[in-house]
Formats: sequence, C-alpha cells, structure tokens
Amino acid sequence: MAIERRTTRQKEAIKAVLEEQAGPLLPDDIHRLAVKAVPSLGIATVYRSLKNLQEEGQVCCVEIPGQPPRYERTDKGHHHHFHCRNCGQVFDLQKCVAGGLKSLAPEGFQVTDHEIILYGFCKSCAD
Amino acid sequence: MAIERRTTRQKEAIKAVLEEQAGPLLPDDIHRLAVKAVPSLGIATVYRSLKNLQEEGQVCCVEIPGQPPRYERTDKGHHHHFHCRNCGQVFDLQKCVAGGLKSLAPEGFQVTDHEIILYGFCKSCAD
DNA sequence: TTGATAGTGATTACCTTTTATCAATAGAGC
DNA sequence: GCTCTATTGATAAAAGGTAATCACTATCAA
Repeated sequence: MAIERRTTRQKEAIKAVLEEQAGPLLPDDIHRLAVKAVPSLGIATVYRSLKNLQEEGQVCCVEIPGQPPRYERTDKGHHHHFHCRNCGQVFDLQKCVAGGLKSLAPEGFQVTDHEIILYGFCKSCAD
Repeated sequence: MAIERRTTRQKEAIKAVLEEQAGPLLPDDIHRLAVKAVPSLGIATVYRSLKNLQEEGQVCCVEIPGQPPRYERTDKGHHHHFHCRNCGQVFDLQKCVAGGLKSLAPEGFQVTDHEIILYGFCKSCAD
C-alpha cells in the first residue's frame, strides 16, 4: 500500500512558490520564499517535498554546469535556460533550435536528448 | 617574482594523458591513466597539476550538469560535448550550430557564450 | 656534486549540498 | 474531541570532490 499523503501548510507553501516562479529555483531559494508563508519551515522539509514532488512528476530538476540542482514545474514543456553571469539567476528560454542538433553527433551515436544553456547578462544586469 | 617551475615525470605524464585523450577527463581518469607511466603518482598531484595547467591556459574545465568537472586541452577550439548515458564517457563534437542561438534569449538579454550538450548512447553502447 | 627549494604523496581537513535521526507536532477519519 | 501516524524542524552526519599539511624527494643552476 502506498503511504498516505497528508496536506500540510508547508507543502502547499513550497508548491505555491514553484507555481509562481518563472525560472528554476535552488532549494535554498525555495526555502527563503516559502518561509514568508510558513515562518517555521525548515530546509529539511524543502528537500523532502522536492523529492516527493519529483517522484509524483510535478517537479523536475534543472542542472546548470558547476552549480547545484535547481527545481521547476514540469508543466512548462520543452525549453532551455539562460544563466546570468552577474546575478546568477536562471531564466527560462521560450524557443528551442533543437532541429539541427542531432547532426552534431558523430556517425553511429544515438542522440536521445539535449541541453542548451546560454550565458550572459540578464536585462537588469545588462544595463 | 613568479614561482620557478620544474619539469617532473609526474607533470609530463599528466600532460601526456591530456594530449592523447580525445574528450575531457575526470581527475580520477587522469590519475588512473597517468599512473601507468608513473606508478607512485598521487591524486593530489593530479589536482595540483590541473590547477597549474589551467592557470597557464593549457587546460580548461568542462562541466556536464550533475557531474564533477572534467578537463581537456585548450587547443581544440570551440566545440561541445556528447555525454553517453550508458558508459558515462564524454566525447567532443566537431561542429557547432551557434548561429541561431542568440535569438533564443529574451529582449534586452546579452548573450556572451553558450553550452550545448547532447545526451544519448555512443557508438559502442548503441549496439 | 651540491644545495636551495619546488614538487610529491599520504593523509587529514574542508566545504557544500543532501540525507538520517528522533522527539514533537498536527492532519484526518472516527 | 480523540487517536493514529504522517509530517515536521533542529541537528548531526553523510557524501562527494577538492585543498591543506608536512616530511621527504628530486630538479637544476652553479
């Protein structure tokens, strides 16, 4: 039998933060934002909830090279990310040029998926 | 005054491994391969040498999301990587479709560079 | 050959992120 | 309201990769 899941203020707050946010967030970001709704919220609960949400398929993990994993909703469809070299924030990109990518692989290699990350300065930091 | 650099069997062995290898290597890979030439080689020396080679611009760091840094020669020019989901090895890609990438970023964002990673199965693992 | 010192290797310490622990708290069916 | 037990929060501790330590070794100019 599956474990009975209970609805708690903590989980709701964490889900709300992920709903509202545009780009992927660090566990620590999520904690900092969700604490506003549930001041007692501990970081351990954020990790636990993220793990559960991942298992349930509601949330997925976004990894930027050299950085700890970030998390975002899975309902945003296929997209990639922009990492600001100044403020460190990660933004979603809307389009994807995946078309020509498979041709990059050598003969005999089987491409199942891909990752594109743009680096630079976001609107605020570019000014 | 800059620190006097001495030539040692250890450094030569590490550089030789990086010369011969096609794709980027983990410090541990480098150690395992270089030990064949210098059996007493310690892992600490691999990390020290990689740091020096990076400072000298001979070697650069390649980061695949969710994985520890790998290292490769800098003289290979602009290229991207393929990560085999089966054997975990990382291969160099020869071409780059960077052309259309800048158009992916939102208005006002300044793109300085990019990263493309293909995932799938390499020739050996695809069979 | 010799001597000053850069480099080495084994080990320990470290750092950051994540998980385990456990007593206390709080959903939810009755 | 009451009970059962999933969940929580504070903390300790693990895990993984990297850097520091230090006595010893080996390079290289003289």
